[in-house]
Amino acid sequence: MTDLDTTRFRPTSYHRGEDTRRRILDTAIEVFAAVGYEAASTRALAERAGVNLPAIPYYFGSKEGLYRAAIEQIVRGIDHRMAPVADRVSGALAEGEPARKDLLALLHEMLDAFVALVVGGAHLESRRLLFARSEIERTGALEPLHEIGFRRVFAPCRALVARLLQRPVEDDATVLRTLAILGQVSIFCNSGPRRVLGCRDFSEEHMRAIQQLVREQTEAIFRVKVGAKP
Amino acid sequence: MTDLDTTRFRPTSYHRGEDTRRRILDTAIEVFAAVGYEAASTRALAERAGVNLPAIPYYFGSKEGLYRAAIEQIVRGIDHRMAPVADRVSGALAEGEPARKDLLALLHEMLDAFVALVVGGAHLESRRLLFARSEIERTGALEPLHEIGFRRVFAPCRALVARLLQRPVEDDATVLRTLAILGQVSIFCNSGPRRVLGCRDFSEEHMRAIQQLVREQTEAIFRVKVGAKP
DNA sequence: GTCTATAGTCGGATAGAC
DNA sequence: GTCTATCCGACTATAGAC
Repeated sequence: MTDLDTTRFRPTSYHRGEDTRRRILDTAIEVFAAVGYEAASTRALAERAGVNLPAIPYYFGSKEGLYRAAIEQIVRGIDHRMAPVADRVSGALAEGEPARKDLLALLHEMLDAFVALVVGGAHLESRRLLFARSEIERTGALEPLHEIGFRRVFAPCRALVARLLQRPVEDDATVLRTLAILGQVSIFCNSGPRRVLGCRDFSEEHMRAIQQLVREQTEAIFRVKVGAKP
Repeated sequence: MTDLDTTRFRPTSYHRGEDTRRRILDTAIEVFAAVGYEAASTRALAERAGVNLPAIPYYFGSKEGLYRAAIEQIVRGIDHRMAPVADRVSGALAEGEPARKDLLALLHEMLDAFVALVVGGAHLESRRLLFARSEIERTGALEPLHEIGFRRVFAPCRALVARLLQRPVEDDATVLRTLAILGQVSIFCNSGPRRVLGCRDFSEEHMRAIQQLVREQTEAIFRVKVGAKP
């Protein structure tokens, strides 16, 4: 009846269950990102995770349930990584008129964090889900991923850009410029490593080179000369 | 036995055949781009095209054959659009030392054409195939699409950037800067219209705004001030 | 919670009449 | 070339023993 009873009778099976669940979820993120939703069969996924096939509907209800759980897991990771700097941005913008220099410093922080998220991170493959085009998309399962990208990356950047340009947030010039600045980064996940840089993953040096380049170009865009030649 | 015999007995069926083939191919580009390879069933595709199911293996051998044919069709379109300016670039670079101003003008031409290709064009959806992550990718079916992008877009741009920076073509600074400039454009196909600009497709005004912005930012990147404020 | 076995569905490809 | 009917394989989900 007490909490101790629960920890005495349930823990072994509970721990095994949690482990199975986690193994399925980790494998799912890997596999869905690699081949997409439809091409990922639950059979192959279960085998790769080292669990039985029926364990998937048992823990996640269905294949779609597993997909939604995988997306949620990724979203939590993104939120965890981007929340600190995003909160700092909204905090700074709330309190009156920050100096132009401080706005640019904050923008650089955001972009550094975004590059690190896109280029590195625990799940290198997970970012590819953002570009998924599949039937599952119509069920709205990818919505949390789009939402977190908007709330934690796009919206703070746009707010900073609007201030720097001294234009409204919803203004076309603001929106397009924000997209362009973020777009500098996004191409690296697709064409970048594989075909052009000649490698599948990014090294630490690649990441720092990209961060430096994004800083330089962003400064150039706002006509503020600071950075040195690469 | 004569050619007239052929035109008398075969043409109706021949024309019908070519028409069927074309209808399947057009629908395939649409559907594959919309939902991906695996999620696109040949049954639904045939129905949408208004043809019978066995017509697909009859004309294209298999579903994969249809996919490869669709990719080839798209590649021909890209080649057709990008070849003129790409050839002009390699021509100009072959003949000695063009002025910096001419190099920038060529880069602007390339970028304008690229924006027009990505943003507009007959098959708005087809560009999404570039971001496909599916099992079919492992068969190499997307290779022609990557190849044409490299040969007709990335390589000419990189050559221009190398000259402008006075650095080797293979240099990391050259490669990263080229990617960043092209990345400005690429983001518009994904996040751009749907979530951020609040529309599914681009208008003519959107396209011109993006072209103008890309020009300005590219000029800023190379520290050459020309454009006016948007 | 985990397993084996299987049900039920849907996919691509084909046979054969017209 | 086009159609109807069908085969066969692969998939997800579930029933039921342990």
